[in-house]
Amino acid sequence: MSDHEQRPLPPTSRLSGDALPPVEQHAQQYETVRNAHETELIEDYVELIGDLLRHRGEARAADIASRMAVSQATVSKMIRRLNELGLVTSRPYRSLFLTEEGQQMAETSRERHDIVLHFLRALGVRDTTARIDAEGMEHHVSDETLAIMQRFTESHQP
Amino acid sequence: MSDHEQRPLPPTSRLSGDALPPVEQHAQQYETVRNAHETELIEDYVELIGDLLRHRGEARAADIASRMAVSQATVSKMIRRLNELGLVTSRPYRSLFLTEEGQQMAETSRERHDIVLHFLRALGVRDTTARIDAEGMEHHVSDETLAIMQRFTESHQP
DNA sequence: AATAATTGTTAGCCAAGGCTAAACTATTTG
DNA sequence: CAAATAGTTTAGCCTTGGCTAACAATTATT
Repeated sequence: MSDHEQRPLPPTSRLSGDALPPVEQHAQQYETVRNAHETELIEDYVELIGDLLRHRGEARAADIASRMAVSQATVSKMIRRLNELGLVTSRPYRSLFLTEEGQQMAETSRERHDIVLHFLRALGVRDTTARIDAEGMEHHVSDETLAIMQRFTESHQP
Repeated sequence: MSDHEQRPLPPTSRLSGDALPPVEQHAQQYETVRNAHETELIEDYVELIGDLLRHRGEARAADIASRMAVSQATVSKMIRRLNELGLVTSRPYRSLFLTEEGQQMAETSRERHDIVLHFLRALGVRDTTARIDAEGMEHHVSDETLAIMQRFTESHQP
């Protein structure tokens, strides 16, 4: 069974990109992303509920469903979770409300979101794109980067 | 059953943040994020395999497991998926390789990744942080934004 | 007031992405 | 070369976050 099959290239025949980070660091990068994913959806719900309360005065499950493009059953299930987590209070056929903790989370999320959104616009990204990108990016931007984005935005305003 | 319970605030008592986008647009933002999540992991694997091949000459399941901080069983299962998707070729107890399609994906991913990483560094973010943020952000940056980031980085280099 | 429409919940299904434990294969070493 | 070690796979379990369908409650309409 000789081995003249597909074979790996020599270590760096095609140089490009950065070197591989040390294993532990690399692992931590992926771990951070995985952790972010766990809280991401929760935060999106809470943030949206906060926004609806702020702008509309109430937050109904149906609104959430249509704004998230998700079935009402999914929203209903999610609300149960948010309830268990102590983030919202809900009574059937009534608007949702945020608990103290929920409000806190909503506010933090909104701040992050706004910073990223304004930063992207300041960078020159079109509004629609900026909104989409911000929605995806907001959960993956560290406080350090966030601070830098904020400073950048401030110093690039008319 | 009168209703002097917790009640919504009037529409905009506490002004802040941006207005709510129209429903369809809002829905699209969330949908985009959900779609990104589906491909994200796949791309991460493919990208990592590509990096390992490039830098090490081979990509073994064990390396992936330790670099992703995930069990080997998880990697094994994932490899089966990548196989079914026609992205990698694998033979038991041998290094993985990327198919044409896999190579393409790896390259695209790496490019995106690099652009984001270099952009963050150009912005002034510390290397370790930049790496973590880039890992999370890369899948959520549109082509439009990516192009802007690239231009920015270029014009901010010594 | 009766009916229709909207809104919300529940049950039950599915796929993805983790995990551990056990079995098997390959490689290294005594 | 036999035994130990390292690498890989499989089986089976769990949680999340989607879905549809059926039903229940509320609100709106005629």
